[in-house]
Amino acid sequence: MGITTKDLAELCGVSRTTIHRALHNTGRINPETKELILRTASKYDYRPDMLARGLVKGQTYYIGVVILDVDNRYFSQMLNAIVAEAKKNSYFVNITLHEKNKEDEKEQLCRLVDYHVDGIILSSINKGVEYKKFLENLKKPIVTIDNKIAEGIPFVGIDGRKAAADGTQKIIEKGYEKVVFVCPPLADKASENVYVHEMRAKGFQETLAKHPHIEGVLIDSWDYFDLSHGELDIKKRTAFFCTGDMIALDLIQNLKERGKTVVQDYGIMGFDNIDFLRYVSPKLWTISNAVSEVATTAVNLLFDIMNSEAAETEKILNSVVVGGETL
Amino acid sequence: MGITTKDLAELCGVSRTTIHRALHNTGRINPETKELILRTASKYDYRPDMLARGLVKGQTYYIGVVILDVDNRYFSQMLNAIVAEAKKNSYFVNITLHEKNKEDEKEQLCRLVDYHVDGIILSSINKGVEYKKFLENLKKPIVTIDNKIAEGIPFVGIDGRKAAADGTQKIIEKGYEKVVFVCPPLADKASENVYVHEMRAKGFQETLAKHPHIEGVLIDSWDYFDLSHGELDIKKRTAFFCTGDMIALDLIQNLKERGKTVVQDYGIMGFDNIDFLRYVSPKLWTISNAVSEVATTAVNLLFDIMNSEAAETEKILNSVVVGGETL
DNA sequence: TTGAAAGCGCTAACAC
DNA sequence: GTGTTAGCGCTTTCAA
Repeated sequence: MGITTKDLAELCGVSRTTIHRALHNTGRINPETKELILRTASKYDYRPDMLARGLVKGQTYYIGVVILDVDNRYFSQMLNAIVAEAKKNSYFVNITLHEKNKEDEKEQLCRLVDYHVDGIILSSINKGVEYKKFLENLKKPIVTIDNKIAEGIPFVGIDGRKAAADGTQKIIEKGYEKVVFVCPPLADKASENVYVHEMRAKGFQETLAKHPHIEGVLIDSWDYFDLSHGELDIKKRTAFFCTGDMIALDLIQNLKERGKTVVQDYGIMGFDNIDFLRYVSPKLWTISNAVSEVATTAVNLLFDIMNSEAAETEKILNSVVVGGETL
Repeated sequence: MGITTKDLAELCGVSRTTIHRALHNTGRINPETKELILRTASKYDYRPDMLARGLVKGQTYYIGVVILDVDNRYFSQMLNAIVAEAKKNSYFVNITLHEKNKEDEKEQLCRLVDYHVDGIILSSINKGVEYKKFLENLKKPIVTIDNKIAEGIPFVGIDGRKAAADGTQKIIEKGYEKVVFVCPPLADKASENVYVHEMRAKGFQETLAKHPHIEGVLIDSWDYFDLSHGELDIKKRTAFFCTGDMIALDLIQNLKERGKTVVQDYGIMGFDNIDFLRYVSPKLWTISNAVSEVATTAVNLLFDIMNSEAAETEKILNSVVVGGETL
């Protein structure tokens, strides 16, 4: 490390307190002394030790981010927006992955606290009131995204239920007679936080309930390739509604290998509107989940909480159905 | 924050030094005292303050990563591998973006030093001996990826020159009579570090020199849509070699809008082998750039340097041409 | 086997 | 307007 306030004090022949005053222009100080100190500081390229400052101030200008991983799904877009927004406020981002390990997630959170991050953005795999207590015990401002933990924990996201309802409605309007909803195993909900997909499935089912003449199927299994193929109905126009663009794209590939062509043999809609879709054809129908907005909103909500000026604890953003060529 | 060593000392009726010895099983200590201390520590859920430790030890278990951005190109894959590898070694990752701003990059690096990161991984936009000095002045272990700064600065990457040469060779073998190399403006090299693309262009040109009967064109401009279209030759079978998969995909889209179909009207090869290519058809010919390997190698080289046991300062990994359907 | 004391670099309360 | 002092929580000599 470079020069310290102590060194500066010696160089300028004053006390460290005076140095401090000059550097932070706080309190009364002789303009000339200040001038001298500032000149010397820049001459020797003084930079404050942020660790020391963090230790005494209890504030580090770090926010911690705990997510599943970085290259999957829309996390990279999310992270990019988070880092950019944090940077605007001179904040650093400490990113850690829980990789779907619930205990690991806890450990990562604790470590972030050990390092005095000022706040945390979390995409959790845990949930429930028990976990809520754990989070509260951390005594750190936290904003969750994606999965809700429990009522009362700040959350930013879209209304997946409504979005999925809209998507289902759109599919039905397009004249499909059978709609197959494809998502990860919801049965895991006992052990895992699948809130996002639960909500989407709910939206699907609710819309379906309004259309008794439409056949609805829910596939929540990792075997969705085989199951989906099995659900393809020759007599009924069938569409798949996948709770993620990646799932949709994978499904399209798989059905192609089985000789089924999208649009011709079946319709399909994804969810997320990941930016890469623009390179995929036919263009996938999907649902925007406002990833950048969620990210920046989450960061700003976090800042508000950190400054204890947060009005609401939950922000639900709009999402829209995005037209394509696969229906 | 929670309980401190001072609190533990009071609770156990010993000095803080003894607490320290128990916690780190260092030096001689009475097994019973140790036992008591450990029990009390876990009972009160003691966790060391990493800021304080970092301040005195001068080691924070943080590595800093400075890159262009997260969602672009292969940076997300890169980052994911970096974070995962760091985590294996109980290291945290502090990620910052320079967003192509050279001064910003410097500032980010300085801030990382202010926070005592133990080492840095850098994908730089700066270059040259001047900058090398700047980096050395930081007095922090640094490993660069993507763009080389200058000789002597640790670097991990592939041999882009050879890779591009191989790619060009493959295109020629496929019977194309005209090869158009598409990359970002190399003229910017005075102001920007375009090392990666320079090397690739060089490899292209070298192979071309060996085949005098093949027409070669180098497009290094952001206007590459128009220029590429203009280079399409009806008399000669033409292929584009793009120095990035994203450029290739964008070009394909653009030419499609102009009524030109890949394979039929022209051949094309990308570079990077980003994982998303598996959803794109026709399957793009490309060149693997070993992104995860580069990342893990970079992290491990950094660790070696940090432990001053680095043998070599540069690691060049293999890359291969990846077959597709676009030639 | 244990403890006292100093120090990392900074901030903040209080006195002069 | 400036300086003294104590303290953040930990580690590390040195002495007992």
